Amino acid sequence: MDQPDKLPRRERERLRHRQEILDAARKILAVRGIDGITVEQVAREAEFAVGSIYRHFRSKEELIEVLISELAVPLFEELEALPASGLPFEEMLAEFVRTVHDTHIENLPVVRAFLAAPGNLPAIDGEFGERMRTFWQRYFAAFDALLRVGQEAGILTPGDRLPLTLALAGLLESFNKWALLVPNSTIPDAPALICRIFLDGSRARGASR
Amino acid sequence: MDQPDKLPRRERERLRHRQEILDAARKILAVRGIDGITVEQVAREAEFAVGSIYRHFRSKEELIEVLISELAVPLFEELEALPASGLPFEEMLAEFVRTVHDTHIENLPVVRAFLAAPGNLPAIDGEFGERMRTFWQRYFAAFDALLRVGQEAGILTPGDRLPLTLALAGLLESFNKWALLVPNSTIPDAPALICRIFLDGSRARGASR
Amino acid sequence: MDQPDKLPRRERERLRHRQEILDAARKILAVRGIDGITVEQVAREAEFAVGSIYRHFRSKEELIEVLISELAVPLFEELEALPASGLPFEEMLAEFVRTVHDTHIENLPVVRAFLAAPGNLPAIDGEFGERMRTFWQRYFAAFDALLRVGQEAGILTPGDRLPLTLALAGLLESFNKWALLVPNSTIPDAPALICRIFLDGSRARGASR
Amino acid sequence: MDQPDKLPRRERERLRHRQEILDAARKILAVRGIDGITVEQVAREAEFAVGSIYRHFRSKEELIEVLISELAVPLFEELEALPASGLPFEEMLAEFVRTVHDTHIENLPVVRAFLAAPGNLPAIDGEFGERMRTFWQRYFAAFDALLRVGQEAGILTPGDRLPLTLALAGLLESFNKWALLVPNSTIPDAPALICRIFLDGSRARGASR
DNA sequence: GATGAATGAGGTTTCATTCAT
DNA sequence: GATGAATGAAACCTCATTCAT
Repeated sequence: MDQPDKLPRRERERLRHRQEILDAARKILAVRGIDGITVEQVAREAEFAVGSIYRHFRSKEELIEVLISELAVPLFEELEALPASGLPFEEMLAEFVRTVHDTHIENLPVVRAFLAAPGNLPAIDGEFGERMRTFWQRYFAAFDALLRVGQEAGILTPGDRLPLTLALAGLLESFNKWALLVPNSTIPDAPALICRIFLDGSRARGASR
Repeated sequence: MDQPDKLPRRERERLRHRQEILDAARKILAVRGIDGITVEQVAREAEFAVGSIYRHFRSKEELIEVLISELAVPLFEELEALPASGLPFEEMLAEFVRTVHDTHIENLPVVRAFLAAPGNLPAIDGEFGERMRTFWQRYFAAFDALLRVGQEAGILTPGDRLPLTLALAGLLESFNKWALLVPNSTIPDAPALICRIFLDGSRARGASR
Repeated sequence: MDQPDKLPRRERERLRHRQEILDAARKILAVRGIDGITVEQVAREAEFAVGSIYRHFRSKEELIEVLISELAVPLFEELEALPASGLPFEEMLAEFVRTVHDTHIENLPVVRAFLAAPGNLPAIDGEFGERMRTFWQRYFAAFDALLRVGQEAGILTPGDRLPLTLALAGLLESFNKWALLVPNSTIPDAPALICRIFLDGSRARGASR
Repeated sequence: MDQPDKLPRRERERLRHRQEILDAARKILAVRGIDGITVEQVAREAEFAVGSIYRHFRSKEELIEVLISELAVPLFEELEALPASGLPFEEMLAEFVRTVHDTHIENLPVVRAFLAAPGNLPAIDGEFGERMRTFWQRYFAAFDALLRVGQEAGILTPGDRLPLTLALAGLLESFNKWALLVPNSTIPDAPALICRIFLDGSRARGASR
């Protein structure tokens, strides 16, 4: 009874409000896209005053960063744990792809905000840009670590892992992003499909098929 | 004098100015990113007055649309001509991939503006969004037509072509976009690599390797 | 225990807190300048909550007024006592100048807040402006009373004392304010210098030098 | 007829509007003080739209800087020319004091904005603060150059000129600023009075009186 | 008394678009 | 056609003050 949430009432309320603001931002992001996120919109949606947003986030940029971070960090942690799991590589890959894919599906707008940026790099500078770059590198590094396992198991083409990384990332992104354009066209068991295409396309010569 | 430019002097001047504006916009896009394009910047770069931009383009949106269109339409035409070329599928694919890849490499900023949008779809409405959607569908359709040839030749997995389309498009996009993040990491002969990964990953069972 | 602090504990605490807030405000004023004083800054520095500031001061304006008042009132009282001290005028002047000068040196930020305002007079209205005007007049009056002694002693030019007041006040202010701009340029024994310049400049004709 | 203002109509209008904005700002400054200058106020007073202000001045800071600069630069030039004028020092001083005094009287609000700042120095940084510091140093330097002439003529105390500079600057500022507080008390021939006080107070020992 | 989250008016700045010349 | 000054809506952010706990 007295244990459940050690935090004092004030603190709990504060956190709840913070989450409400983030939820509102997510909603706007889904409905109006990244450029539709204005502090005023978020405030209206969250039913707070504009100034209140700034008691929780130092700037609009920080809010968006937190939005992405809340999604990305748990994902990264899950992905980074896989290589050490001892699973056979094929299962490891399947798990990896499934995890990324599910995250995409469930959070497409936020994921888009995360993935869309690298191409717009020149426009991003300052602390925010720096932090985003860190995210992308970590995302990348998770792919790299996975694929290294595949190489060491003799399943994937040895040598430079960058092409493999790009291939897998591209497949994952594409299956989500473009599918938006062709509604009603769900692709059955996309993760398995992605794994198969990737594996067959990247298998080391001589590796058993 | 002779036949090629039948247009009266006035008209030719007008077209030249229009191209100068578009060139200026491309330059800004490359240097400052999509958000760096302001009508005033474009005007300054093109050495025209702000108002003059509006003599050539009804709105900033239209200008950007034309920018994309000037890149995409010739590309589309080239891609759409391929299936009827009678080439063996593997060569046709190679040509397709090379064409898209080169366009990407040479016009990355504009290509980004074209490709980044679908995920932000909800944000785009009105005439502009409609026209962009048409572009994406045509882009898509070119892939589809190509891959149908591969299926008919018994080289690609039969059945739904959407997964194949997504795979190829994803590989192409990824090899360009993400490579930006890892400078100094040129991938030698990326088009050939993409073709190989795609083919091996999407080959019909029993098809000769 | 004994007599000095008759006040009950409650009241003493309250006063101590009030002083802590004022100290914090002084510190901010010194470090961040007058525009750097925000209620939140003061609260943070004083380690109180924002709302608590308002338990002690009706408004930010009142806080600043008290800040000035705490400095000015003891100064005024000291200055006002001088004319009745019976000292020879030259010593009286020296004491006056030294007192003002030391106050300036030790509390420059607050003094600036006090002295900067008259020129911005039009901007100041309401109760606060009224009280500030009272301060300036009292400051002025102290000069006037001092100089009257000098006139009555036949040392200073007789007649309108306003020019003398302005001269002395101007010398005092200038030696402090502008010295800020030329660091490393301490003026040795500034009070004596000010007295000498003022006296020589304002001496009654025929008065002994 | 065709000669009077070589500038094309457009340009003339532009300059006129710029001046109207500056006039409006001056008016606000006089009525509401330096903190009363908001871009919106200026725009309303000048009968322009807010955005229009920014076509003439990059920022509010620049506007204020121009306000000061328009006043100070001609003043500085006049003051800087005096030492080389060959006038006897007493006349040179009289001219100097009269010039500064008149400028003060005619532009008190702007002058206040210029003079009030040094004491608030900590708050001022960036390009704007830098430029202001340059102004103050130039103001200072003009005093210094004048007083050097007086020293070389054997009229002023030899040695460090800083105290002399401060004394003269202080007298000038004080006679203007504080006089505001005592309305209806015009000081007859203030410039002559300032000169006399300053000269008598700073005369070299043994110099003829 | 103390707390500190919430408020919202008000400030600066940007930029697509219009329109008189 | 070309010009470019003017527009004003809309964006981000700050901060003195209030009030429920």
